[in-house]
Amino acid sequence: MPELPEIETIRCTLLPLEGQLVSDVKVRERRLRWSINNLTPVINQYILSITRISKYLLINFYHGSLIIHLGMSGKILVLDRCLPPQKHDHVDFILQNAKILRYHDPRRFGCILWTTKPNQHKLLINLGVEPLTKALSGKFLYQILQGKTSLIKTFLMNAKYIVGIGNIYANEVLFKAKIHPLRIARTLTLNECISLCKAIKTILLKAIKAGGTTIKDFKNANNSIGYFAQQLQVYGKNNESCSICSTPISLYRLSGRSTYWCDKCQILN
DNA sequence: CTACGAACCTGCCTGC
DNA sequence: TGCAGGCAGGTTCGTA
Repeated sequence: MPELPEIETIRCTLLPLEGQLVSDVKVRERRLRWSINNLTPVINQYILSITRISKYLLINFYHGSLIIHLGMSGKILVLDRCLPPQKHDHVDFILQNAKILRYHDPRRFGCILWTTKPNQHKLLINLGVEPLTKALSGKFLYQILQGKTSLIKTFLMNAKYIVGIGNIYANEVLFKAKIHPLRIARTLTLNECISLCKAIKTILLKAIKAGGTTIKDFKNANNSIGYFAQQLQVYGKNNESCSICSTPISLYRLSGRSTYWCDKCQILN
C-alpha cells in the first residue's frame, strides 16, 4: 500500500503520541513477514519520538525502537478507545491515556520488530539515500547510474540506491521527467538525471502535502484518505489521454508491476 | 557482482 | 450464483 509519502503522512498523524506511555501490548497474530518478536520491553516505557527511515516507521524509546513496516496492505490506526478487534487487527499498543495504536495488515507482508540497536539493524543498514535530502542530487544520480544495465524504473524502485519510491511514484516521476520507464539506466544523460532528481523531489513533496495517494484504501492513522490520486498523470490511466499531448497512456507489465507511460512525451532512445 | 522472476498472503473485481 | 483467474501501494530469496 504505502510508499514514502504515505508513510510520512502516517508518521505526522502519529506525532501526538510522542511523550505517551505505553501501558500494555496485545499481540493477536505474530505471523507477519517475520514473526513478531518479544514486544514486552516497550511496556511502561515512554515514546520519545516517531521517525521514518525509507518506508519503515520507527517508534523510539529510551532503550530501543519498534521497527514497523506496512508491506502492501498494512494500516495503523489511533483509536480514542478500545473497539472490538476486527479481522487482521494483529497488534494493539495501549497507551496510558487510553488511546490505542492498532496495527492491521490483511496480507501480512509487513513487520513489527523490537530492537535495542536500530542503527545496526539488518533492515536499516544497506539502504540507499533519502530522496528528500541533499544527498540526492542530479549529479549523484548520474554517478550511481553508471554501469547499471537494469531498466530505469526498476532502478528507481530499488531501495539499495534510493529509498521510498514504489510503483505509483516511479511511474509518475518518470512521466514528469519525460523519461521512458524502459530506458536502460546507464544511458541517462546528466541533464536527464538532473530533471529526474527534480521530479522525484517535487512529486514526493506534493504527495506528502496532499496526505498521500488513496487509490483504494490508503488511510492515515486518523482514518482520513489522501488526495494525491487527483494529481496522478499516468498511474492507473491505461488508455486515457495524456494530459500534455492527448496520446493514450500505455500499459506494460514490467517484472510483475504495472508500468504506465506516454509514448510521445517519454521517448525511448 | 548484477538482474530478474517467484514467492510470500488476502481480498476484490472481472468474466465465463 | 459460483468459481477461476488476475491484480494490488513491497521486499527478499533463489537462480541465471
